[in-house]
Amino acid sequence: MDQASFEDFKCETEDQTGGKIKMGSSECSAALTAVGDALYVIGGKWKLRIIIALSEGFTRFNELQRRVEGISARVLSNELKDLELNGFLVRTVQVASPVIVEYKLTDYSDTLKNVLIALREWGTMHKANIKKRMKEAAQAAS
Amino acid sequence: MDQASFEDFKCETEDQTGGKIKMGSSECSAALTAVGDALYVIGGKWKLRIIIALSEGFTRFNELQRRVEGISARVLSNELKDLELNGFLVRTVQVASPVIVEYKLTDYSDTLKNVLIALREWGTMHKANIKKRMKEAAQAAS
DNA sequence: CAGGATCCGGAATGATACTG
DNA sequence: CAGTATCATTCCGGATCCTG
Repeated sequence: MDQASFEDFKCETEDQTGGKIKMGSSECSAALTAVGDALYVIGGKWKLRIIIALSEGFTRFNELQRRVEGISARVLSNELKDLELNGFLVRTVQVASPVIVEYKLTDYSDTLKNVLIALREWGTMHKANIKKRMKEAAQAAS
Repeated sequence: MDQASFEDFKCETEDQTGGKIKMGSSECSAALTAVGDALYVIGGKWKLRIIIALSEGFTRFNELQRRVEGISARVLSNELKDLELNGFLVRTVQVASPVIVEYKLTDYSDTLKNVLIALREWGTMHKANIKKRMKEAAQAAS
């Protein structure tokens, strides 16, 4: 796959004559606003991690809290509400004793698949890269 | 493309006999930690937006600040330092009058291409979806 | 178990003014 | 132009306690 450059990500659009269209201050920022929109909803420290945990089959509150390392109960609670509002998950309460609350991803959250895959791959690559850099730095210091 | 589910994103690994491997508390979270690593570096409100602005050819400080709507000079300054530390960009100073400082993406930032594309697509899709939802809500209210 | 309510400290951010 | 310094503010998030 060509990872060569951002060429196809740039915002210059070509008109019919092949010339570049000038871009004013607020034009041509399709990518910028689209990514901004995405970040607004799924950005932040926890959202995606919670979704991943849910996709791994963890549905209960405390399960999720154990799974998403470092998150507090209150924050998890807030994030879950947010995710529900945005249609990523559904909260169901089973009246029993003790009460059972389950969070389940909706079909809509499946649309995030490509984002998750891309992030996972990049994260893996980046970590390996960091390790290599640190090794080289250690070499140079010796 | 199959957007069907997260199936291939789940963490159960099959062993040679085809059985599921149990996952302890800290095992099997490859996806979770990888995405966590990614978010740690490129997460936050601004990082990716700055990178996009840079990829669109805006290289000067004030250009970038105008481009990335809502960011303050101090925050932009800090983010740029961070991005430089992480190898996403290089800062060059041309001694002239006035001084010209340019920020340019490195080759390493090209590795983010797939992430950016996925996010842009999802953001576009999501926004359209929101509009549709709001329309329907307006309908129902009438 | 699944959270809500409250208190509180520190970190992030905005605004403004200033520098080379 | 390209930032830095300082102050005020806000707000995020942890800790703790409480409820159904």
